[in-house]
Amino acid sequence: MEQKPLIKFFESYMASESLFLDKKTLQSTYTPKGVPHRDKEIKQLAEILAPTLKLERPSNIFLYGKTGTGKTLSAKYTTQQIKQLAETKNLPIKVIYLNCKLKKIADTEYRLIAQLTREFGKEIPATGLPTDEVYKIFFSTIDKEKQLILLVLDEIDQLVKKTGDEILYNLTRINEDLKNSQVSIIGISNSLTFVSDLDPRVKSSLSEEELVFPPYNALQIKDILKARASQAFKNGVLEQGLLEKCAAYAAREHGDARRALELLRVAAEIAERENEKQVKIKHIDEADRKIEDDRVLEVVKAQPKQFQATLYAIISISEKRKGSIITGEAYDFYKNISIRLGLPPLTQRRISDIISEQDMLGIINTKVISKGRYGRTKEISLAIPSSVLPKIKKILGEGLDLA
DNA sequence: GTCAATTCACATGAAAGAGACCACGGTCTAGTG
DNA sequence: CTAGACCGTGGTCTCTTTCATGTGAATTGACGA
Repeated sequence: MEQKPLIKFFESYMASESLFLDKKTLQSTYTPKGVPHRDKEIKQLAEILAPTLKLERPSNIFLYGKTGTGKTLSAKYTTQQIKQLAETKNLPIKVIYLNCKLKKIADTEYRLIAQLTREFGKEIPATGLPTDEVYKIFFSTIDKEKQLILLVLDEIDQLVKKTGDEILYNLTRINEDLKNSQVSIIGISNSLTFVSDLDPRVKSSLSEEELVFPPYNALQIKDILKARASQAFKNGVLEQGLLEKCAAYAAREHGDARRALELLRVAAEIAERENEKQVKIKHIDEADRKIEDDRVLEVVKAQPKQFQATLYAIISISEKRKGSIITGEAYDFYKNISIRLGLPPLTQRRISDIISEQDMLGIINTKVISKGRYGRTKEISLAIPSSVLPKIKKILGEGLDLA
């Protein structure tokens, strides 16, 4: 590429005015000052947690609701307030927020406890110690001084799914062994059915109180968008009816406010790149597509080789002919590929799991069907829009070097 | 024609192994005074 | 004498393999009308 045009491009980029005033407010990491349309939930939460300020242990709480319904935000908001108040009054209250889904941080029993201990300023090796040893360290660390600990465990269902409910049992029981401190757990879960699968003992002690977060409706999402947009954008940058459209898109997907915000942000970015003075409705459509594409692309890129090879096999077959693919067929194809690549082929058992995992990631769709006399298998079809297929194939080709 | 038994091609579960990490304690080695 | 290098042991974690059991309906075959 010539260099001069590039400089010109940068110059014109700098000269062009940004549509954003403050982009941060649209990003998912941003914590707004209030949580609109969640007054009722926050009030309940506050009532339950209030005893904390008298240094009495509040009940354990369980928050449910789908993604983007403000669970995390409400919990963070409420606990922050408590923390602030505690600080000004010099109360020994500690709030710990942990997202159990974060890989390598809190997705196993060992790591969760280790991370908790770290929150109290004690270093714990990433691995190497027996789990009960870590428990002991954790115990002695928090019990050293008198304090009340509010433990917020986000996406707790992921944790339990991976490691079983033993941790929760231990954590809920922990108060019996502590002399000075007290721990109270706030569990947050996306899955509504989560609690019913728990061990009854855990269930009763963990969900002393429950709070359900219903999805936002389109009107509420619009409100939320409006509030954030006023901070994020300059005046008059948004086309009339844009927020409504954005809200409608998100409401269609079970009222996910996070998605609505992302949609708005990406749409604005697209508009900016196209040198538009305004974010238009067509940009929303484009953003919707882009988000989905990017998500798939990211997911695919992050997969280990064996996953990529499996996906490659499935894509190749689906290109060759119409109709759905069955496990055996995909496996045969996969085996060829992996041999060609010098990868040790995995067992069918494993590939079966890999296919299921990719189903969960939304890259492919599978359905277990029984073809009577001809057995029982998974029917596989691609969930990727055909527009991204070439890109994906390219990434897979690179990832597997050679194709 | 009807109905239960059969049978296929996997799904799904459980358990256990391999290999990468890691901490800890003991032993050995080389540098220092 | 001591700090650091270098084991061996025992632990976790992830990815797999092995072994076992489960399963839904097309097909089969016996049976009765």
